[in-house]
Amino acid sequence: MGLDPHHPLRRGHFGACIHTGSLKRPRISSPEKPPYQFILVKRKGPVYPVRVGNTGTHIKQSGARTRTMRFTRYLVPTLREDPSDAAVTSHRLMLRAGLIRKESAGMYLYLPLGFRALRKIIDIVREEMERAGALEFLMPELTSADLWRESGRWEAMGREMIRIKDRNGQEYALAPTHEEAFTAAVRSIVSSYRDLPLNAYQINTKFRDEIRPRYGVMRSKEFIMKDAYSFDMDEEGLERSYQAMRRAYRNIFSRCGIDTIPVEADTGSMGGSDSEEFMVASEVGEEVLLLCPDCAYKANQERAEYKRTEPKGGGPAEELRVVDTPNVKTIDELAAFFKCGAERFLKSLIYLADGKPVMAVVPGDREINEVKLKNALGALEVELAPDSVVEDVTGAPVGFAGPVTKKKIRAIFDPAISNAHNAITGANERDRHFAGVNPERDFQITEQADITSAVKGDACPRCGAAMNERKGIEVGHIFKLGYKYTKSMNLTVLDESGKAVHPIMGCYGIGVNRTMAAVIEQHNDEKGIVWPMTVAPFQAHLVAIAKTDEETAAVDEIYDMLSGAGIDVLYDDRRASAGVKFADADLIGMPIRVTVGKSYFKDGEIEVKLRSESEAKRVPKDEFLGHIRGLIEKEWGRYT
RNA sequence: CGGGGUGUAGCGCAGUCCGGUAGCGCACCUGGUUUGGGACCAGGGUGUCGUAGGUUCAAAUCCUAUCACCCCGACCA
Repeated sequence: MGLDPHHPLRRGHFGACIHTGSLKRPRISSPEKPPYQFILVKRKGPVYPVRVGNTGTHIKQSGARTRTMRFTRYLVPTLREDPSDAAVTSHRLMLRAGLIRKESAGMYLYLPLGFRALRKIIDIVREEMERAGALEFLMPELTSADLWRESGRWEAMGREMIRIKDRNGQEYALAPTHEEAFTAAVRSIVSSYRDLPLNAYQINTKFRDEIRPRYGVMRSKEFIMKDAYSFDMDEEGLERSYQAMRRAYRNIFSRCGIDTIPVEADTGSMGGSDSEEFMVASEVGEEVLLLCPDCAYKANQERAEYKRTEPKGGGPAEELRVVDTPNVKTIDELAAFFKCGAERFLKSLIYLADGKPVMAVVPGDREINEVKLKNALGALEVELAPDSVVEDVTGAPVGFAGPVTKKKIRAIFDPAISNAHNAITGANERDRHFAGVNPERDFQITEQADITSAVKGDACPRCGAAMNERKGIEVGHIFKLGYKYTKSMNLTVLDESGKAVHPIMGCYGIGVNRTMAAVIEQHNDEKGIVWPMTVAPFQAHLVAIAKTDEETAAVDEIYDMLSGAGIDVLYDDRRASAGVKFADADLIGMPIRVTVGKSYFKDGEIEVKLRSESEAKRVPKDEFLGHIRGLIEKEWGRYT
């Protein structure tokens, strides 16, 4: 059906194009229609949470149209200026585009537009989890202290866990994670090996009393997390569950349109063996990653290994001698005093490992990696010892500690120390250092472990190439938990022989809000957000540039046509100038922009533009729907 | 918790040094003219100047205390 340019504005002009009954619906835009229509509808039934569309399809089969997707009925409080407290791109754009507002530090509310995007991400997560065979639960947020006491974490979690009491003095935690809750639930439900393997997950709020919330929803006190827990009979089963999650995570992030870098990670206080974090490379990332350019090695700095290349120094071994070093304490001061490089010094720091003093000895140009140190010592907590303890165990003020000592203190050495030659170190005496220090002769390497951080340029532990450093945002983390919870909380099932055995667990998390922020970090330009089709709040944004009631009615019909065809469309029907509308459309960033203005009223051509491209295309009305559908398919296909 | 900074209208800010009873831009409301990249005219202030004390004839401004928020650091399943 071709457009008759002489009568483009006649009502019913699109009749042949419009799906079921779209013309019979009342127009809420008519001045005599009160705006409360949609409010009544909303109050009738559950409106939260709402599934968008049919699972697995991205163009709805029938037009479940509502009249609330008009700007004049919707709520898109865009900000023309940058909020002063937003330091990073995603935070700034989320506020400006009217997706979120701050409730207080570390707590954000989602406005309708922002919640739609969040829901799109949640839907993708849910689909991929279900596809991987996981079962969705919903756990309480308020968890009793007894649950945490069983695993020993009521004490171990520290102040990060928010604790409250009810009127009877019963203690609870606002759950920061749900290992205990799921273990207890499975314990009471499952009793046979026939019920395993089981992967139980939920998409729910988590509470953590972050020391410093920052970067908007990137690090907040309250956030939505998808957390999953797998229970298997043995390690082979766990490996299968783990690999299934590994695949699911890759699918989830690629469908959300973000490039992630999977890296080897520390398993943290959870214990366990294999662990992989999904990182989004970003300047505002809070994690440091070491990436090998030549092989596949990628690791979080907390864990990254590196080859020690420092050669054993040349020349004959010098005599051990004492040097007066008045007030020379720091490595920089020492390097200046001795006129040599920082690597010549044996940096010796006193830590408290679960309260007991330990001397950690590393090359002077290296940073101690406290995560590695903690793991090497088998400690739950390590912290730098206070000055008083340092003086106590070394017999000297801070700055003069060294491994050459008769004092009895546990000492742990980085492997590079065994290559030290004629080194310089504190003499455990005020204002004195030893020079000509050599291992084995002057001190014994009693314990050796990798306790320093790899940095840019260090040799890859696999292939030896110089590694690169990047900052990353952690959006997902999977790891093998082992038996920690099933044993401490005594979860057992009967095996084939009727014997009670502890299942082995895995744990898999995705920060949903953080993923949304990461999407925006990767998809924006100077004008605003550029949503990937898969997570965009709406698929299309219809901009009306109409002057008369007739023209307005004609644009309304385009809206009817789109929404009637099952396309998620946000309709800017405001009486505002074109510039304002275009600027807002760019800011909130729906993937397809449809402009109906003079080119339509004059030539019957609808203007279609991708947010990610600068050129618009004029499409005749009879090709319009097909064109839009094609664009949606094409854009959707980019992220699957 | 340490260091730095900021709290004045929905947002961005000036006014604080030197006390005199609150202002600018945008947004918002009313009427009109406009309408293809953040229009214009006319009218409208929507504010316990973060909070509580104190000094003073008089406090956004000076003093004291306190709270909140932001940045850097320490910390972080």
